Amino acid sequence: MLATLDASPVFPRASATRNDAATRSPLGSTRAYRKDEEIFAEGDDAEYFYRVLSGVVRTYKLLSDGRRQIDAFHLPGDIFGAETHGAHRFTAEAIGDVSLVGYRSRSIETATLDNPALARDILAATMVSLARAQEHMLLLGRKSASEKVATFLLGLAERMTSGGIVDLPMARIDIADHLGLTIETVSRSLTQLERRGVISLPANRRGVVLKDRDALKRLRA
Amino acid sequence: MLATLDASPVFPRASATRNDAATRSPLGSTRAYRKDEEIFAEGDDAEYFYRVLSGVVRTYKLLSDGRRQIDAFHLPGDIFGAETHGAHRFTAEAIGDVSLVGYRSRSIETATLDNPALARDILAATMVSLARAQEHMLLLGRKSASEKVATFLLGLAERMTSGGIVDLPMARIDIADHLGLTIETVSRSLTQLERRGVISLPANRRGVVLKDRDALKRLRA
DNA sequence: CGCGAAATTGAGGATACTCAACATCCGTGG
DNA sequence: CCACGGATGTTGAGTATCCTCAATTTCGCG
Repeated sequence: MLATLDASPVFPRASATRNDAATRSPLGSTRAYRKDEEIFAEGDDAEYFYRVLSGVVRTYKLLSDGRRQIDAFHLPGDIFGAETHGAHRFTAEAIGDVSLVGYRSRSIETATLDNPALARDILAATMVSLARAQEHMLLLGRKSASEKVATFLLGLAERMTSGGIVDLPMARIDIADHLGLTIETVSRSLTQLERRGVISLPANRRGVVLKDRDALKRLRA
Repeated sequence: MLATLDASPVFPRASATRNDAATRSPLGSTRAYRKDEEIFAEGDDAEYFYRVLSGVVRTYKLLSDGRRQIDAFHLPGDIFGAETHGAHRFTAEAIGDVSLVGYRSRSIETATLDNPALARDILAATMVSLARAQEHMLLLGRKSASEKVATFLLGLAERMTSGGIVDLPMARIDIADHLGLTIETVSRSLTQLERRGVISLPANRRGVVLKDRDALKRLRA
């Protein structure tokens, strides 16, 4: 899906832009963020939207008592934070070190008039987000803990495509808040999958080896 | 939000179109659907997207064993079923009798070039859907049963705006499959809210009287 | 090597589910 | 107009899943 954006002449400098310092181009500026640094907060004026160059971003909403729901993890190539009206509707933070290109939100409105290709790309990116959100609602509303974890691992594997080994850049608490579980349940589900021989957890705990992808797919429901 | 679409010159005949028979205009054709009639199924080629004139539509996904997640109810004025690529990602059905305007999906792609106003409206509608989906993920992942029901009632009241009385056009099973609960839990939560004096359930069971909206807002979390 | 953070494991408990019985509603037909 | 019957909704009892609280282990980093 996002290959469209990668290949698009709309973001000419995006992929080519240097990563180590803020650089500018007519359309976007690159900036680096440190681990756990806030990119924008829910309610902030939506001056920019972003494209991930490297690293992973989490976007989430909070309830007043602190309960958190991470609606998505954004991997390199993903677009997030685009709004047509006013304010951001969730908070965005860097997981580990991250490099982003920021584009002015204003350009969304003007783009429909004078930059149809950009408009089309933003619409496509928004529809990808919506499709993922719908799939995730099915997970949150109707899947068991182990089904949630299996789905999560497979989804991440598809998007990261690094062979049979999946890197988990985020902490257990992030996974839990994404899947509507607690860290303990995530941990138990992973252990259970390992005992069934479906995955293997390196001592590292930052990665997962998918030993039996077909079994995982069956467990995904 | 959708006032934009209502007021838009892009859909000139939409509001004016007769409701009782299929009529055509250059941009959309109106059609009526009976209770529980399927509008399109998940996987169907996305030839049309729709705007609700009257009635309520449910869109949902199924797991292989029949578990269902209703991602949204679509009320008059709402747009649903817009896809940039190929197939519909969920099934849509009429709840009770419904009247819809269908627009060719093809127009989405061409619109970015020759109908910027339409492109803008579709993007806005998609972003409204995404915003609702994100809010709903917070509900599904992190709210208790009674918080879910309170949130649902308030949300419906906001969108239907019929004073203190909210019509529930959908059955308990639909509410349950939307909130990630069972019908029994929905029923118990409603009874509980009634016992607390926050709402009142007419013998009808097709409506709810919001007696203490502030209390409901507090229960929403 | 030792400390703090993160993850795992365990025991017990709460929330929501399952299964079941009962009540109510509503359309149908006598 | 009322009685019947299926569908829908409510209520209850018991249970399973996941959560909470707590202890322990492991990891990452000085």
